[in-house]
Amino acid sequence: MRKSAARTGPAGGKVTLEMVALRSGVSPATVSRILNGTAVVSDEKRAAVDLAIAELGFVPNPIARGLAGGRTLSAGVITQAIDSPFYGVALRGIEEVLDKAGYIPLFVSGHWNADEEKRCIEVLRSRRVDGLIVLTGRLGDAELGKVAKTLPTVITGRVLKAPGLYSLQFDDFEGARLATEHLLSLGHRRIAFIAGDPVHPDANERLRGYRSALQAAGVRFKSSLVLQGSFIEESGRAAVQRLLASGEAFSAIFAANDQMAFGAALALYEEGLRVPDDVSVVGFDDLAGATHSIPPLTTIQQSGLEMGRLAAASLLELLAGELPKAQLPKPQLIVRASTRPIAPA
Amino acid sequence: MRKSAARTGPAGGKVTLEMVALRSGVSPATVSRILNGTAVVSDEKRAAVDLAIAELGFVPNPIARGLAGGRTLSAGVITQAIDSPFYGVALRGIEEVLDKAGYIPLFVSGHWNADEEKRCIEVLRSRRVDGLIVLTGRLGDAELGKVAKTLPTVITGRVLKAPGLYSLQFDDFEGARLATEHLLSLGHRRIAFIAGDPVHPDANERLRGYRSALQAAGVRFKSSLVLQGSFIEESGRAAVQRLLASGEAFSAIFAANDQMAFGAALALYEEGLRVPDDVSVVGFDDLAGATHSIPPLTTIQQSGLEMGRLAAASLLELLAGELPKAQLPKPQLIVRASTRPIAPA
DNA sequence: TTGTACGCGTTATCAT
DNA sequence: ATGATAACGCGTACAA
Repeated sequence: MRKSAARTGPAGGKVTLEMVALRSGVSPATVSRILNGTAVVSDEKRAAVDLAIAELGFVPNPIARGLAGGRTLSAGVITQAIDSPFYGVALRGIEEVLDKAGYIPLFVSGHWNADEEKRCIEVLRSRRVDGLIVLTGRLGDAELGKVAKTLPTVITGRVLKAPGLYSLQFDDFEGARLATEHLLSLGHRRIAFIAGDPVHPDANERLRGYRSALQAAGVRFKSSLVLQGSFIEESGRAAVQRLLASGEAFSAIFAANDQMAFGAALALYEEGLRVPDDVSVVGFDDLAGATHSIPPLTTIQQSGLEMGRLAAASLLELLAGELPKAQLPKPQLIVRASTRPIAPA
Repeated sequence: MRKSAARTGPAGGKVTLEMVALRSGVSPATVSRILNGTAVVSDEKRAAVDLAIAELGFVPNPIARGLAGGRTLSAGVITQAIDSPFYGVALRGIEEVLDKAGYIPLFVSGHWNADEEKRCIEVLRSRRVDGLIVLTGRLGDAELGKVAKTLPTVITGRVLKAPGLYSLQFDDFEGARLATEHLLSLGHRRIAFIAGDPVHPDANERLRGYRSALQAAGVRFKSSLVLQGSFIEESGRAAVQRLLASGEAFSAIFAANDQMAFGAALALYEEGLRVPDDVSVVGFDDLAGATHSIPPLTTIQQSGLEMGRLAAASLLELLAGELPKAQLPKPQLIVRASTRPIAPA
């Protein structure tokens, strides 16, 4: 009769640590020690326990672990929209790395709203996450520093040094410089820039990079070639419509992200202008869609996947008491079919 | 000294139910009852407890709740890739509805692999989720039925009746019929079809819809016009390249999803063919990118957002012991710029 | 090296 | 209606 306890596999409900202890003839404490490597255990006992675990199909209960040990093996991840084409890839990287380490990510969306982000943090805190990853986010630096005091945190999209906090940032300036330089090298001189929402630090950095490249090439900056966008397709489309209406001459467009570049290309298409024959277009991000857009988009690659992976790995290091030192890879120019040498005037 | 316990706000660490009980002069049990509405409590005590909760900034600990009560107020969500353009939107819908109900979703990715899905389920089970949402998925019906026996489950992408299980499905057949009919109504007769991976039930339904519409219009089905794809951009591109190489005449393409339609449009572009002037193209899904593709894609809308919302709402009903009755909205034809009447031969 | 006993913050089962 | 008290499953001082 007792043998029925051997009913194995995850299908049979709740196998507890205590049951493993009983079956292997040791104390629950020892089983716990083996599970966590908390102390040295004799080889025989270890073998017996391992066997029992296998036979019973025991799986530790993270909930109980969380209550007892304070660790939940879960990490909170604050993204802005779970279906964002850029951050979505980052989530995949996070999931991949965290999962390998036995951690589970808790994804919550802040919707580009500081108050919502605060709420997210409270929710995550109440779920007793071991650490936190914030993708960009609107929360102030000070606020974030406070959070990190009690919750190991990795933040992307800004530089910020504080105890318990590690930040990861792309070189937006360099990326924008690269993109602009590419257009300049193709002979373009009248290069329009579609800027992102200035509340994002990234947006300003990219504008800086654009200006810097122009200056280095001796091309005068014209503010009439800078259009305000908001990082979404429609804003890129509207920007180009305004540009066209203004009568300002231009032979190329650099959009501060791919989504706006798509919108810009559409606006050109709608006006009968061809990319790259009439106008060259460069984006920023290298979204999945950039490969198969028409034409395939020349852009600056900043790997969201790698960002996610590194953020997760850094958090894991933070949790292990180590000091992360990962750096995001340098931005790279990906030349596709949306740019070409300027046509002779 | 004791007064320092009144340090309020979420910032001050762990305020426990017991502390609330102490401060309001009742037993922990009563506090719990008030919190959960488990029993009737006198108005005075209730008031006292409410006050204490507010003063202390008490927030119940879901971990402890999970251990004690068996409910974790969390729901597992198995998606295939967290960054999928279609399912991503569904995740947003799920998050939105679940969050409002105080539930938190645990997103895990099965990567279109039955074994991984099984592992996902085990992970989620060990996390003691209260319910499960499976977006499509590769797991067998029988397997899923077994899971649902012990874990309330909502599944999308197939019809399946079982205790504890609710399924939500799009009318793929009707959607495909609509798309094909649209092309037929524009005068197209040689309509190529780029099929999806046949392991997906959706793929076959869409093929059926295509055939059905042809038949209804008296157009003979030609297997040489059916190309095998795999639901990703590149497969659509390759399909069109094969079609072009085959020399088979066609004036329109219906792709079983938007991603393949994008790839198809790219292949046409690369061969110097214009959409819709030379070839009309219709997709399926109405992804976010369809609005700003070049040209904007005519497609069948199946709202991922609504799917997510309804799946979450249905799960909540299941958890409440009710019988869900939600139905997915009918697929709708969205006419954009990638289709036009056939040019006179 | 190993076991005992307690605590983590709630809910549930008894009594009263 | 309310209050003790025992779980829930595990980690961890502390003792041995």
